[in-house]
Order: sequence, then structure tokens, then C-alpha cells
Amino acid sequence: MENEVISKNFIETEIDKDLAEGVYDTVHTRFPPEPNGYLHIGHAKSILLNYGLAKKYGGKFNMRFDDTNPTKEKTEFVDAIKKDIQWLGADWEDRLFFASDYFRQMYEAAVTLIKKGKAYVCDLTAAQIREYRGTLTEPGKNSPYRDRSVEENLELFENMKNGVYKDGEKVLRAKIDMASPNMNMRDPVIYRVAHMSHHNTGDAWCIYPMYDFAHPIEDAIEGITHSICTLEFEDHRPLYDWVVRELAYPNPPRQIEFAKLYLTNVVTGKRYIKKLVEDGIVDGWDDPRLVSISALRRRGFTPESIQMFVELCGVSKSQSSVDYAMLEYCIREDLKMKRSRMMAVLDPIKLVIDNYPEDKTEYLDAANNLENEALGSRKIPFGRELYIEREDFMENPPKKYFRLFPGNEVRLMHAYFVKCESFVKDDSGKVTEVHCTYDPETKAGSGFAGRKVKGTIHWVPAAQAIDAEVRLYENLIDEEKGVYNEDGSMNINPDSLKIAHAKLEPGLKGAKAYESFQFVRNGFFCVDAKDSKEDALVFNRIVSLKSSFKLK
RNA sequence: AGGGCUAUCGCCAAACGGUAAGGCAACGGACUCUGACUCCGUCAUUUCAAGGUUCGAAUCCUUGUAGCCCUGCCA
Repeated sequence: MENEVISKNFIETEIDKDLAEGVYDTVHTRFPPEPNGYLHIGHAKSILLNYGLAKKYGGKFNMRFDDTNPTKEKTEFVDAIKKDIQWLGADWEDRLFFASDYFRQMYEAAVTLIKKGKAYVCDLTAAQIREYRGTLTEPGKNSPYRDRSVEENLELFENMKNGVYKDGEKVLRAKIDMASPNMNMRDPVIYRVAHMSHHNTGDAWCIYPMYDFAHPIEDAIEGITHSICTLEFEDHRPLYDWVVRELAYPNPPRQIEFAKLYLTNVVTGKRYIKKLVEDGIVDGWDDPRLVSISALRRRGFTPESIQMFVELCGVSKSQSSVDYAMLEYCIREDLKMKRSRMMAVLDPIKLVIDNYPEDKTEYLDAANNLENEALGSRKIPFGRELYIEREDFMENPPKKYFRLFPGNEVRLMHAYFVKCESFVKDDSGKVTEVHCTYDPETKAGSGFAGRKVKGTIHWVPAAQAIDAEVRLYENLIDEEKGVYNEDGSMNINPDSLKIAHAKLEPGLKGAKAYESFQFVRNGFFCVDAKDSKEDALVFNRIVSLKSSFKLK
């Protein structure tokens, strides 16, 4: 409530400085994904950071697809990414751009560089370029084509554009410094030949700009002031600055880097996620055990919960890994007040109330959410036979076990106190039925205050309960062993997906439309919202069983 | 001839020379129609290490140490 005082992050400090010094008089940010895959929680940080900054400073936020490499990009990714960003709540208004729409300007910028003697066409092969580049500890050496005349370069580049050369035959390189300790400055390739259809421009071009050349131009064209990206681009900043300087953009953008978001015990690397999908270990990019935006959405995460999470994580330049528990905290925090709290029994065992009339059914009032009255209430049928959670009964309870055991009395959520009188076991010794008696005086809402019970358990009526095959998801990764082994393989938890035959509360709105349920570590449980317009549901006990009672 | 960046509680993260915020996690206790929620309380004499400057250092200087990134015609 009043603890909104989240301190300023270092990027805001930088922006304040820029504004104060008059370097810029506005803030204009952007989120520039390459449409080559699905967005995940790490991207959410970047999206919300960029969008949040623009909003905070009364500036603008652009959506831009950085589609300069046709070999990796697809239109279907464009659509998926747009959907995810909209869902997250970042509004680009009418500013949706494609880097590929600037190909003409980039081409002209390259020509400008050639005319200034700052770029040259190089005939070296990819392998030769690598060889000439030197190593981390040794300087590179100049390409034999480095000193071609401006006229020759102009003609050759024109030929590149006109499709005279095959892929890889020639490239355009910036003429900077082959001895630079920064590898990115050793005459980087800025244009390559690629005879391939582009998802947006089709066959209009057969030369495509490289990221380092294209990105600063894209930013400059759109009037971006602060080009915010992740730490690995820090070494590219001198090149970024070189490009905007050589091209003489007035009021050029400034690149600022921040640390990526990593989560503990979660597979984040795109190539690992891809492997999980391909090997069939997960059932797709939106498998609830993944942290792609679509997976989080399917699992029932809300945009608000992700916004909260990103806010809580903060922004800095130190490489860090946020505890997964923080993500769970955010969704619990967000949902606990605004979702109905239903009852479902995952591992049912029958409970018979011996002194309750056999043919009677009464409809009990149950609040949809105890903390939020505005969510209203529902009626739940109650009768002689119910199902309760197997773990809510113990024949020989340990100390401080507050649930059902012979002789103990508990409250049935939204209903009566019941006292355990006896139980039935089958031949194998497994408990099959628990018998108890109820006290009519203790009906929920009656104001009964005669005595108290230490425990409350949830239940569903045996006759009306909905049978459901439920998928329970737990951590995909073995928490003890960590995510990756030394050989790069992953420690997959064999129990990360279990099927349970659960009993759901009757009248559960839309319940039959749902295919599966997710069980998140720390006990948050909700309906799979994948193919449904329904909101995620939160279930009693499961949401509250955070880290409570641990059986030995 | 290597370069760049980062080091503050188990995990994030503030503090910008004036005497270590906050959140998550954890742990006590109260409350409870779920052991949840809520509420109260505990949780860094110390900031990677060692020196130095200063009345005063997490902040400045020196020297180390550790981690991450960079040798794509990927982004």
C-alpha cells in the first residue's frame, strides 16, 4: 500500500542526468526483438523496463521488429510476439515498426560511409576474415581489399545489391581499426549477401545489414533517445557510437546496458528450451513448466503479477539470478484478492458422516474468496458422503497434526465441524473410508462459538463432484542438482508432470472445458487457461499450503 | 596486446564521503472458516581481500582475487 517507494534504478539516474544537461529533452525507448522465437520472462523485463521508462518520463515507446536476418525470421513469430507484448500491457500505440522498412535508408547510409572512405567491399571468405581478425590477445591484420578506391567500392557495393555475387562472395566492411583491443572494431562486416526471401520485404533485397550497423540507424531514424539493451552489447557500444557519429545523425541515441534476468532452477537459454521442445520433454513452447510468456499466461499468471515481479527484481548491471520463489510470491500476491477460491480434491478419500441423513442434500453458502467479499458467494451441495484429501487424514498423526485422525474434530470448509469416529482399511492396509459425525450447531456462518478446532479441511460432495483428469506440474528441473550438468545436459525432474484423478467442486464454471491444471511449487494451483476465455481459478488449501506442514 | 563489465545478507537490491533502505526466502509469536492470508518480532558493527587517504570510506586511491561477456557474413 504505502511502500511504493521503489528506489530509482541506475538507468533513471542516467536519464535524469541527460535531461538535466539538455542532451535530450524527451525520453523515447523501444523494444526491438528479432522475430525468431518466443518471448520469455527475460524479455518481459526488457519490455516493461522500456515501456515503463517512456511512461514515467512522459515519453514514447516503440515496438520494432529487428528483422535484418531473413534466414532466421518468420511471420508467425511476429504475431506471437505482438500478442505477448500486448498482453503484458506495453502499449506502442501507433508505433509499430520493422527494421526491414528501413533497408533503403540503411543502403544509402552504407553508400555514405563508402563515399567517406569509411567502408569497403571485401572479397575475403568468412574463414579468411576470421583469420585476419586476429585473436583476443593478438591484433588482426588489414584485409588486402581494405584500400580499394571509393569508386571501386561504390561499384562493387552496387553489384552486391544487384545480385551479381553469390552468398558469401563479398561483404561490406566498416574501415575502423584491425588492431583494436575490441574485436567489434576490427573492421566489422556491416552488409552481407543473402539470396533469400525476407518475411517482410520478399525478394526486394539480396543484401542485408548486420545488427551492429542496422541497430543504431533504426534507433536514430525513430528518434530513440535511450537505446536500452543487455550487458553483452556493452562491447558493441563503441561501434554503435561510431555509426551514429560517422553518419552524422543530429541528437543521436545513447545505448545503455543492463543485466539480463535469470531465474534460479529454470531453463532460460533459448537453445535449451528448443531442445526440450524437440525432444518432447515438454509439450511445446507454452508448456506450463517453461517461463515463456505464453507458458506463464497459460498457467494463469496475470500481466499484473509479471509487472510486479519485474519491478521487484530491479535493474542493475550485476549478473544475477533471481529466486524463483519471488515469481511465485508475485502471482500469489496478485491472485489472492481477485480470484475465486474454489475447492478441489486431488487425491480423494471418502468421508462418511454417519449421523447425517442419507437422503438429505443441503446447499451451503460459500464465499468465493474469504478476503474479498466483492467476489460474492456460491452454493455448494453438502451430503452424507464427501471426498476429502487423503493427506488430511492420518491414522497415527505426528505431533502438531491438526487435521483428521481418530477422535479429532476439524471444520469442513464452509460447512460443519466433524469428528473422526472410525475408518476402514482394505486388505493392503490402505485407508479407504473415514467415518465421522457432525455437529449441526457448528454450521458455517451460524456464529457458533462453543468450541474451536485447530484445523480446517476442504472437501467436495461425493454425489455431485466432477471427475477430472488433472495434470500436475512441478519443477521441471531437479532443484538439488541445479539446471545444467557439466556436459551441458539438463537435470530433468522425472516427476515434473503427474496425472491425477481429482474430484472438483460441482458447478465449477467452465470446469469441463479445461484440460489441465497446473501445480506450481509452493502450492499454487489454478486452471489451465490455454484454450479458454475463463480466468484462472485458485483453489483452496492449495493456494494456502505454501510451506506449512511438512510430514516426515 | 588483450579488452569490457560486475562484486553490498541464502536470493534480488538501495545507499553517489556523513556512519549499511526495502523486497523475497528463513525463523519465532499472535490470529484464523485450511497450518494460507493478515499482524507483530528476529535476520549485514559490516559491504570480495589487503593496504592507503580522511575527523569520517560500501562509496576516493593502490594492489590483488573471483564471476560474466567478446575472436558470427547471429541478434
